[in-house]
Amino acid sequence: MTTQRPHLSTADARRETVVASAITVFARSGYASTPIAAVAEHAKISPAYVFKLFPAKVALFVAALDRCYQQIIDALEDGATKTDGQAPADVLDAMGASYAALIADRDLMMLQVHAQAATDVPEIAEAVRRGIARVTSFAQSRSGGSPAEVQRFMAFGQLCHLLTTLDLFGVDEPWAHSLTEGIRHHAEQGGETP
Amino acid sequence: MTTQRPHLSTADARRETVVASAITVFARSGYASTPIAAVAEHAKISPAYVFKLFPAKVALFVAALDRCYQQIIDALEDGATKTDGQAPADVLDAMGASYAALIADRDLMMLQVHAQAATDVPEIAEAVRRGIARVTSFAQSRSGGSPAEVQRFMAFGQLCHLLTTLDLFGVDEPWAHSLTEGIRHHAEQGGETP
DNA sequence: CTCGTGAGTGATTGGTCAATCACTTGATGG
DNA sequence: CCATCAAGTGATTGACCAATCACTCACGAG
Repeated sequence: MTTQRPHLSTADARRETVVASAITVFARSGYASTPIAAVAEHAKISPAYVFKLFPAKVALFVAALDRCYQQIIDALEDGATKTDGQAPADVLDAMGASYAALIADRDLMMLQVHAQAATDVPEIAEAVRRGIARVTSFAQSRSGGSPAEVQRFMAFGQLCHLLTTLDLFGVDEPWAHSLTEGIRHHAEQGGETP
Repeated sequence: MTTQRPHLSTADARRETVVASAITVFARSGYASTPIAAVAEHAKISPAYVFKLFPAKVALFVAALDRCYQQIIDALEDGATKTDGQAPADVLDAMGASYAALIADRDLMMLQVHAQAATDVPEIAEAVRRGIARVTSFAQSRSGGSPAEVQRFMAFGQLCHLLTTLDLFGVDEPWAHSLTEGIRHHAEQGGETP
């Protein structure tokens, strides 16, 4: 094993890798229809050990979701630093570009979609609210934009989720063009081929 | 064959009521975690009979989804007739008002959210694409709006879904106000209390 | 009456999955 | 050399669920 690492105990390090696996696997099939065994297999540990690292399935899902929103905020900050001092609309535009780049692999985005559909589980609803609150507050204070500008920013983010979920960027029909016109989109780089 | 009764054979009539139940019940807990037995119970028939009326669970879900999008288009048409001859932006605004009224009970909206999260089932993905295509095409041709106007219309529809899912209309915090500002919202009338 | 048919159900099957528990292994230190 | 503790697993339990099938019941036609 790769012991002798001081800061994280091996169990904490394992938790980190399991959360990373959870993001990938939950993003594919959602909360209810993803068995813990699928996450365990992806992380190359036994299902039983997942339950030693997390008290229940929902706790693992929430941990994955929290990290997801953290990565989003990091990406927004990234876009903002590139446009320091510019008008709010320009800062928000740069944030949008960073976000578009971030969700190129679809995992962070699909996890959000699945989380929003699983809000009948109280812990998940709470985590999504927390995440949206953080993202909205950050976008507003960091860009200095008006509420209406921030609202528009979030609305088009949601539209972007729909377009990606349905894979509409390649559809060559009038209605699809209306929806995708001007929306930034990074072509998905090929995923794992197991 | 059938007695020339009213319009529908009893089995077809049953199918209609089961689809209505399916909208309500699938809207609450989604595709994967809603057992057919829950729909059957709501429709007051046995689970076995549901499978005589529909070949598989996914077929019932798709039937519910199709009816959902049909009801949406009917509502949009309703808004449009009230603003005939006016500018596209006004027609779209009226459509938005009709839509806000339609989803007051949350079922039609939550069903869409759950469907968008269940797009890993090909039949469901196809049904959602079909529905979004119809709604977008209808909004564009009936209002005569530009692609950009229609895109904005759909984007704010998606934002509305997020707000309703998270129940943000009553949240008294700055970030929540930014998101809900100016979004029409009909207070949910009390549901069933069994 | 009785035959045929469509409506509707009970019971079962085969499978999946969250969660638990008893167990093994390996490293560390006295 | 042994005691201890963390890492990690196999096996099992108990519940749930999609789908199937054999069955009953009511009713109209001949």
